[in-house]
Amino acid sequence: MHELRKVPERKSSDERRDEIVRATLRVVAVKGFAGVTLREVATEVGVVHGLIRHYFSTRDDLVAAAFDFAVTSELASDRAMLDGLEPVAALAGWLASTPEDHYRVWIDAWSEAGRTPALAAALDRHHRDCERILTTVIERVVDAGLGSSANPAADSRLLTAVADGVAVQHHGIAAIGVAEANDIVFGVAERQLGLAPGSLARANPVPARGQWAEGAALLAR
Amino acid sequence: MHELRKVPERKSSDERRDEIVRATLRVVAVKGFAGVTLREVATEVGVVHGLIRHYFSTRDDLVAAAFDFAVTSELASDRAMLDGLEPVAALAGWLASTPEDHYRVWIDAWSEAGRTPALAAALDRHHRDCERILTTVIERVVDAGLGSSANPAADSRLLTAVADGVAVQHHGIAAIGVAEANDIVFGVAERQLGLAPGSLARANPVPARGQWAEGAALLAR
DNA sequence: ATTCGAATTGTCCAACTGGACAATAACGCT
DNA sequence: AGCGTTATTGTCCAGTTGGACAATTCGAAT
Repeated sequence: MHELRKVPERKSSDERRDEIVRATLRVVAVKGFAGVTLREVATEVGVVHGLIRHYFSTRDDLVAAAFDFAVTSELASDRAMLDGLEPVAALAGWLASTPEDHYRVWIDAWSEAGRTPALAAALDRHHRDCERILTTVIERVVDAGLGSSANPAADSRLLTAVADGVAVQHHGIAAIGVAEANDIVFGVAERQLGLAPGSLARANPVPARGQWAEGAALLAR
Repeated sequence: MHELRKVPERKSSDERRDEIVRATLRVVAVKGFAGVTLREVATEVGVVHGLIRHYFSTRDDLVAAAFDFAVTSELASDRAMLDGLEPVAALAGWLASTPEDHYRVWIDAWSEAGRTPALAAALDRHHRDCERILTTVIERVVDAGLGSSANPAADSRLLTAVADGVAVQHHGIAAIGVAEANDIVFGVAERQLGLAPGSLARANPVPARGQWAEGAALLAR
């Protein structure tokens, strides 16, 4: 019965762990955090569900690790992008960077955080990361004399809220398109930081809609 | 064995249906839409899970009906409140009205909408309702000569986004308190509509934090 | 070559799920 | 009083879930 064996494709611990986390994110993208199942993740990886438990002692551990990985890698690539841009372009790039798959994860996390303490902790941490990044970008704009802010941290918090709310209208509900979404966020930012109307749209390094599709696919893969 | 019978507490169809929907909302508040179980709802009501199926042919029907009921009754009571207020007070009241239990339902709905078409439809419908209500409130402020708006519908969309984003920071993540949440939303609205700074906070008919606890409890009951 | 630890499998389990359904009990109508 | 409707119950089912665990199989160090 067991004469014909399937080769086990044995991999190193780190490789396999990574593979599992990425597979989990693919499941999350379709079914949400609450819909993550050990068996489905295992099938996605091509292993038995018992193996998942070898790497993550608990289902919640797996879910939290997946969210952490998604945001950590997202923010790392964002930071790299911002470093190579002029202050105003960086501001526009940050405020406009809202690829679909990424934001679905965030919206799901907001929803699940109330029931999963580990997720809530990671969410809190990464949210503050986002606010700090935007604060730095604002300070760069101010330091370059291109805009003004009485309180960069407060303005960062404000603009983060606007960006999140707009993302909900764009991704969660299909109430607005990407162009309108950018219009709103850019408009508030320009008024708040004393930038010329339209300057952010002109400086936006992500002009064409759909350009981020590759980035999203990269994360999903 | 069946000698001692429990009285079945028979109720009219409408009463029972209502009871089930409210019980479902209580479950949603704790476990989210994805966590709604026929058996748990039945236990909450005090009946057998087969009875739920007598009223709702499918689990998804039940969930969609629950969301629809929650938002419909919420908006009805909000409309009633707004009608009794001065324009600026109505604006402040609408922008500040973010009781916890209500927003948890919204955040959950944003997350679930991608997987439940019925929810997505209801969400879209009620979102537009919210925008229309705020548009009307803005027009009242403008008509009374207390503020200005070049495009009330666009401003409504903008302020709705801000309110949602702030609600996420307040309820989803515990990043800010209710005072700070109101500060942000009021600030943007005052700047956007040309109101004097602080005028919305002064006009806010919901001054004390926690005042809405009763309202939330009313909905949950 | 042998040993040892880790990766991987297959199988088991108790709990829970949504749904189907026949049986019962109360109600309203005539 | 009789009757039909319907609210309500209890029970069944097949499927899925997270977790536990012993049994293998490989790789690397000795």
